[in-house]
Amino acid sequence: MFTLAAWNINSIRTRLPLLLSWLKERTPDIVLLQETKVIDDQFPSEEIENLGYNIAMYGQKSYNGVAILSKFPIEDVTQGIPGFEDDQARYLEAVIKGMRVASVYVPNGMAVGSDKYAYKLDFLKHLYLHTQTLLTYDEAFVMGGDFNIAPSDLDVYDPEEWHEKILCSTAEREAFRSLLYLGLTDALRALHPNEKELYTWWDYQRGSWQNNFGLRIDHFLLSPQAADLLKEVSVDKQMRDVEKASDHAPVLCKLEL
DNA sequence: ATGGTAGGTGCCCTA
Repeated sequence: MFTLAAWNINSIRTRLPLLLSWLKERTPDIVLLQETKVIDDQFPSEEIENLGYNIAMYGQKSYNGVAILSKFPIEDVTQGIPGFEDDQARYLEAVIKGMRVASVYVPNGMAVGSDKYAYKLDFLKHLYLHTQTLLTYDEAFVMGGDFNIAPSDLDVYDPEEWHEKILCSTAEREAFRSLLYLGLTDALRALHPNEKELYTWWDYQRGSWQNNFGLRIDHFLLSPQAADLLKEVSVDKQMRDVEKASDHAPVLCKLEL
């Protein structure tokens, strides 16, 4: 069994002790991180390498930043979505054990109709175009991370409150669905089709964790060749319950490799 | 209608 994880860690420097203990406990083979919030020179590589991981990173100052940790050699690293001019570090792709993996941090979008919302939709359009190209390779491909989209009302604790709000608007959901229509499988939903309260993010505000005010916005999307290998997928909710938790819980995805 | 919390930065921005 081969375990992948996707986790918006919300600052890898603040969360480093938690990350290290979690890596020791869960021993994932590959970890796709988002919101590392650190430039590459200041990435805490040594502590992570000491646990047997190789690292690919694409960071920037203060915001965003993505990384891939892997127990196996990392090849063919691509920073940014090919063909998309972007000054924000939100996409990192590599090949590990013959499987293509990507760590994705889709823009939040702030509010429907804002400039940031337009940027989010533009990012998603280019993610779509690039995914279309990748799928012509007919290989196992896994894209995981923080998509900042709750695909359906089942993924939202209070659909009425969130109706047409950011993370839930029709245009965002359509963009997400277009990715699936290309042939990708939403791993969590595929194995838990009707499960309620299957959330990955709880706001720091309003006691959202304590009240279970959650949304499912972190996803694993699998190419057909990867979906054929899918065995288990779960949300590591324990990590949202600890001291100094990220506002996102990791998603764990097990493949028969 | 507003504010609540968290992280990084530098006298606010992003989420």
